[in-house]
Amino acid sequence: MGSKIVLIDGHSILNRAFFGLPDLTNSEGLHTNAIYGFLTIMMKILEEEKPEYLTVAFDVHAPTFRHKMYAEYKGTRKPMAEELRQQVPVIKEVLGAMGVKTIEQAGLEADDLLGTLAGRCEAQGMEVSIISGDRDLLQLATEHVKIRIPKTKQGKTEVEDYYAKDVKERYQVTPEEFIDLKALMGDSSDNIPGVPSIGEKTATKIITEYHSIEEAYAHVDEVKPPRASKALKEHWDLAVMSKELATINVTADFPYALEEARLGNLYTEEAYAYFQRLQFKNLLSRFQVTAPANQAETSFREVRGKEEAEKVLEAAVGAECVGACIFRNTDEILPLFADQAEIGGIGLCCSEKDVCCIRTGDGITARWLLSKLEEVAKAAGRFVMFDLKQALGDLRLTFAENYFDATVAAYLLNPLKNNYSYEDVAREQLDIIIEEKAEPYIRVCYEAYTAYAASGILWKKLKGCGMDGLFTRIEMPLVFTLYDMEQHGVKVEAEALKYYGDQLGTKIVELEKEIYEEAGETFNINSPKQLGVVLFENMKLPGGKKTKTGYSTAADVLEKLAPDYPVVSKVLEYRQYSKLKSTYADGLANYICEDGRIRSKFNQTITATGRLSSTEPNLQNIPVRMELGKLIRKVFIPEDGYVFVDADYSQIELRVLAHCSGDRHLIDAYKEEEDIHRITASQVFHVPFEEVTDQQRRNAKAVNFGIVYGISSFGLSQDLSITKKEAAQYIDDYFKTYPGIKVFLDDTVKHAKKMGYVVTLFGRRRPVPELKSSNFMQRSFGERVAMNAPIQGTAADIIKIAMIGVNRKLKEKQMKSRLVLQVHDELLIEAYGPELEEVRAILKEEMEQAAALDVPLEVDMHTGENWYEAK
DNA sequence: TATTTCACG
DNA sequence: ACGTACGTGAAATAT
Repeated sequence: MGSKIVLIDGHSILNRAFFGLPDLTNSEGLHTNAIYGFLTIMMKILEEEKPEYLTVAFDVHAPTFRHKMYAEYKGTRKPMAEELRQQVPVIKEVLGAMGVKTIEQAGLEADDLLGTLAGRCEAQGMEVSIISGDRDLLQLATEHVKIRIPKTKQGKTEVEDYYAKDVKERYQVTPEEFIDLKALMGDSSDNIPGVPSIGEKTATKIITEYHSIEEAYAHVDEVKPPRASKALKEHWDLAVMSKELATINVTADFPYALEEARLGNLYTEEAYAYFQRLQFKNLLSRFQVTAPANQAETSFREVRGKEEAEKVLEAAVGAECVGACIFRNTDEILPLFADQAEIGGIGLCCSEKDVCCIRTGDGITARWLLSKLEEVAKAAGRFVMFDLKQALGDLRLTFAENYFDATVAAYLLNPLKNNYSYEDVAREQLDIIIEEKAEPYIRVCYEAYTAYAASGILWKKLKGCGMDGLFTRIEMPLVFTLYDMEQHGVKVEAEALKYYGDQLGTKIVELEKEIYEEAGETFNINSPKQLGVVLFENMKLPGGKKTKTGYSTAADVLEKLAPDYPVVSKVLEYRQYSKLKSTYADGLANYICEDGRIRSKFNQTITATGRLSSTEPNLQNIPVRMELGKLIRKVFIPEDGYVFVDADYSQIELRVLAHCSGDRHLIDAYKEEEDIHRITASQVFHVPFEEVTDQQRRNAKAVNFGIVYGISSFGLSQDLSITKKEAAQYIDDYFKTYPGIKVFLDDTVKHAKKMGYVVTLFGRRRPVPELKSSNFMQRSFGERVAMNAPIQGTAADIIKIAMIGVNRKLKEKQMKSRLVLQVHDELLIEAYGPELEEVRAILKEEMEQAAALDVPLEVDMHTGENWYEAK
C-alpha cells in the first residue's frame, strides 16, 4: 500500500467547528471556538490515520461566496460572521506554526484544490482522505480516495466515511453521478439551485435510471413522474448551470510540492506560544516539554553562599533598572497557607545578562536577604515587580516614583484579561514561552527577568496610550494605599456576629418547617431546581419556564406570586435569612483574625472599568438596603478610643456624566438644586418642582440610573414595570430635556466603534470588542458598555485619587486614624477620637477636590460607633 | 466546573 | 425576531 495523505477543506471544517461549538473567547477578546474545533478535529483524524502527508486548502475569499455565478444570480449573500472571520487568519498562522502545509489559490476554490490534489496523489499510488463538512465532495470518492465528514453529535465528533462504494450504498448513485444528482435536487447550503420541484427522491430515481442529466434530457418525455419531466424541460438551463456549479475541477493548474506537505512535529515551540495565547489548556498537554531553552536562559544562574549573594546584591544597588521577585517554599505546606510559607529566596535581574536566583539558607537569612533587596529597591532607577502590593508584606517600602508594578501596568493596557501573570506578560510583551515544568530556579529567574525586560515595553505602551499619568499618579500610589488598608483591616465583634447568625438560624428552621407544611413535602429550598419543580409542577403555581435548565425562581418572579401564595413569600423570606446567614454571618466569621480584625483583599487588576474589587471576604457588598441585613453592620466597629467616619459621594456617576457631556441643563440643575431626581422629574415631565409626585420622582430616578447603565427601553421597562413603549417615551423625553447627554452618549459609542475602546476622564481605557460582533445582542451590549464604562471608570478614578490623598494626609500628619474600606463611592475611616474633626476635614477636602469638574462633587458624611450608625 | 441567586455600588 | 439594563463576589446546588 502506498503512503497516505490527509487533505482538509479548511473553511468547511472551520465553519462546522464555529457553528458546532459554543462561543469561546480568549482574554484578548479573540473568538477561538472555530480554531479550537478545527484543531480538535484535525488532531483526531491525524491520530486515527497517521498519514505521512497533510495539507489544508482554503478558499481565497469567504466560502459563502463559493459559487460566484450563483451569488450573482441570487443576489448578495450574508457576509461571514465577524466572530468567524477574525479566526481565519489565526488558524492559518497556527497551522503555519505547526508546520502544516496550507494552500490557497486565487481563482480556485478549495474544492478544486482538493479534487485536483486527490487526483494527483491517487495517480501516484497514494491513499487519500479528504476531510470536509461538505457533501459536495462526495463526487471525489474512489477506491483510494475517502471522503470523511465529521459530525458533532451531543458534543462528540463522529466521522462518516465514504469510499466510492459507500456513496453508492448511501445515495444509490456513483460519485460521478452524484454531481448530476445535485444538479437536479440542488443544495441550498451550497447555493446550488437545482431544478424546482425535484427533490432527493425524484432526483435519485432519475439518475439511477439515466445516470446523467444529459441522458435524462435526451429522454425527457419518458422521465417520470410527469411533474419532473415538465420541470426538467422548463428549467433545463438551471439544471445545466447547477451541474456546472456542482462540478469540482479535478484538473486545476497550480503549483504544489508534495514534500512540503510531509508531516513533522506539530508540537513546535512556536505552536505552543499560539496555544497559550489562545488559552487551549487541554491541548497544551500534548506538547513535549523538551522545547529548547529560550536564549535568555543562558544567563540565568543560581547564586550560592552568602559571600557571592552579597556581591550580587551590592552590585545591584543603584542599578538603572531592577526586576525582582520573592518566592516561598510552598512544597510542604497546604496551598491554602502558601502565602504564610517561609521565604525561599529572591530572583533578581539588573541587566539582560545578569539574572540570578538567591536562596535562603546556607548562611542567608530571609531577613538579611529582604533588607538587602529593600536597599536595592530604594536605590534603583526603576524597581519592577509583579504584584508589588503582595511583595510589600516582605519589603518595607513606602511610595516612591521609581516603583513599577508590572501587573498593574499590564492590567491598564488590557483590563479585560483575567490574570496578569509573569508568564503571560513574558509571552505577550517579550515573545518568550516559559515552561511550566522548568526547574524552579529557572522560573524564578524568568519572573525577575520578565519584570526587568517588560517594564520598558509596558511603559512605552502606557505612554503610547496616554495612560502614563494614570499609572504614575493614580495606580502606583494606590498600590501602597491599598496595602495599608489591607494591613490595617477592620475590627469585627465576633460574639455579636455569632449571635446574629444564631438568630437567623432559628428563623430559618421555623420558615423551613412552614414551607414544607404548605408544600406538602420536604425538599431543598436552596435548590432552584427542586424549588421550581415543587412550586410550578407539584403545587401548579402559574408562571412558566425561564432559564435553560428549568424554571426561574429568581426574586422578581417570586415577588409577583407572593401576594397570592403565602408559600412564595415564605420562600422569599427564607432566602433572605439563609443568604444573610451563609454569606455574611457564617461567611465573615471565617475571616476574623486572632486580633479580631478582618483583612479583606482590595484587588486592583480585576474590573473592566477601573473599579476596585474586594475578596476574601468581599466587604463591598455588606447589606444596607434592607433593615434586617443592615443590622450586620453593627458588628463592624472601630478600635477603642476610635470612631467611624463614613463619607460617600452624592451621585458621583451622574455628576461625572453632567461634566463629561457638558449638558448645560444638567450642569445647571446640579449647581442649583440638591434633589436631582426631583428636578429631573420636573424638567422631563414639565411640572413645577414642588408638584412632582413621588411616582414621577421614582421614574426620573430610574431613568437617571438607566442613562448611566447605557439606557435601553427594555431595561427601563423591566425596572419600572411599564411597557417598552412607555419606557422609550421616557427616554425620548429625557433626551429632549438634556440634549447634550444624547449627543455625548452617541459620540462615545461612535468613538468606541471607530477606535475599539472608550476612555475615562483620566485616560483609562476599556476595549469594547463586542461592538464588532455580528450578534445583535452582543453588539447592543457593547453599546451599553461603551456608554457606561467612561462614567463608571471616571468615578473610579476620582475616588482612587481621593483615597491616595486621604491616606497621604493621614500619614503626613502622623495621625492615628486610618482608611479601612472603600465601597466604590464611599470611604470608611477609623478615626482616632481626638482627630475626629481633622479627619472629617481631610475626607471632605480630599474627596471634593479629587477632581475639578464643571459640577461640584458633594460628599455626605456620618460618624458613628459602628458601621450601621455611620452610614 | 458551571449555574443560579442575591448582596453591594 | 432577537431578549438586556452597568460593574462586582460568595454560597449553594447541580453536573
